[in-house]
Amino acid sequence: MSFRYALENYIKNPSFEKEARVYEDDKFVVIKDGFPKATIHYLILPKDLKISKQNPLTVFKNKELREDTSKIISQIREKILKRLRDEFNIEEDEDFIQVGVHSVPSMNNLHVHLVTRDFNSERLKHKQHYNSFTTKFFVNFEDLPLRDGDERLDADTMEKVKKTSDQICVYCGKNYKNKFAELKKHLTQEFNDKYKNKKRKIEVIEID
Amino acid sequence: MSFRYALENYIKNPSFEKEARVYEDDKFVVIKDGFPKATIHYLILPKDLKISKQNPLTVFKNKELREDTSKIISQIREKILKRLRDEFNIEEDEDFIQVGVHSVPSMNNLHVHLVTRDFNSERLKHKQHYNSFTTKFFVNFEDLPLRDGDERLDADTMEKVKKTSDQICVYCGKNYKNKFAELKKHLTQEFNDKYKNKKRKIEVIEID
DNA sequence: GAATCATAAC
DNA sequence: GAATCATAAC
Repeated sequence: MSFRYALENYIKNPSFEKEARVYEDDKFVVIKDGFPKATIHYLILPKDLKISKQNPLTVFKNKELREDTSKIISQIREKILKRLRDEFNIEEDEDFIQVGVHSVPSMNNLHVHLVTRDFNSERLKHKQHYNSFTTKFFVNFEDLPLRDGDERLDADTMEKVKKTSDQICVYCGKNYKNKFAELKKHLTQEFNDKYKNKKRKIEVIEID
Repeated sequence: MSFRYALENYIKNPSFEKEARVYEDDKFVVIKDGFPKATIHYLILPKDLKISKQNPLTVFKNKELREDTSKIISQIREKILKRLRDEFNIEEDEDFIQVGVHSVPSMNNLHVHLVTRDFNSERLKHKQHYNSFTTKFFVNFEDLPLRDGDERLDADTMEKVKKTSDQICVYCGKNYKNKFAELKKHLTQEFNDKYKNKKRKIEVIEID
């Protein structure tokens, strides 16, 4: 089996990677992305294999699926906001969570990304990672299903967008062109300025 | 001027990058490496340009230089141990600080590395970084000057060592072969187990 | 030295 | 998707 079906394990095998699962019901499983590209990065996987193998850009023509997924998204958004507050001391609203699909997914099982818009993660390692979430390569859930003729249905065009688009800082809009290393440093700075530098830390040495 | 002479600025221009300088006298300047490969990573630069352009493997035949450098090393070691304690809450002894030169330096101005043996740094990004400090590519200061016929004088051999040696964990000796990503994850784990997980942290939100 | 890009093999 | 390796251009 190709790496392209790695997500199928979560659907087929209820005991596979239980620690990665953050929500589950009869129709969906929600997991932590194994290589999170931001502070919080989840994937919603519909369990129905007939649905799972379809194209994410058109499968949401299925109204029941679309509505069920919408409900899951709402629930998971709340979960994320809570975890941001409790675990990361980050107070944000729903808009901070970006929801949608990659126009050209590498993984073949249908998965909807929920990702916080900080892009502060050591797993974010190159331009294509960044651009896959910050250009039109990323298709917002509200835009689904795409209509016939939508340019985002053209995989070659979208791949090119991901590969060749300039890198724009999501915090301040500055254009980092092809300078990923500089962008990366800047993202860390922006994140720390916004969240971390507001805190004062006290370290206490534990007595063994 | 090639990037190979980037360090020369520190020698020629007393006001260049003052923040990077951690020690300075008439004969030497010690700077923080711009891309530190461990918690603390300094470079000792002799200021004399006639010395600076010579081969690090043989230049320490000059007894005065060798003794002067030895004294600087002792002083800087103490500085590093203090900074480890005060700034990083790390209690270690002199052996924790590795001192020497690269057998094939990329930078042409003579520089002696002082690096802590944790190799916990986001700037450590690939096998050649790691191997340049953990194989015989790294020549300990006590071995200098090398004697005629020492294999480490052969640049091609040493480049090959750096490129092709297996990656061995400096903490536990485990062989990570060519798996840099795994080694990297493991180094973080080892570092945290050894230093960070001993501490209990309390975060206090600052009142604006 | 860093950094971008392309390319296998999984 | 990740990860290793090689290769320009600075």
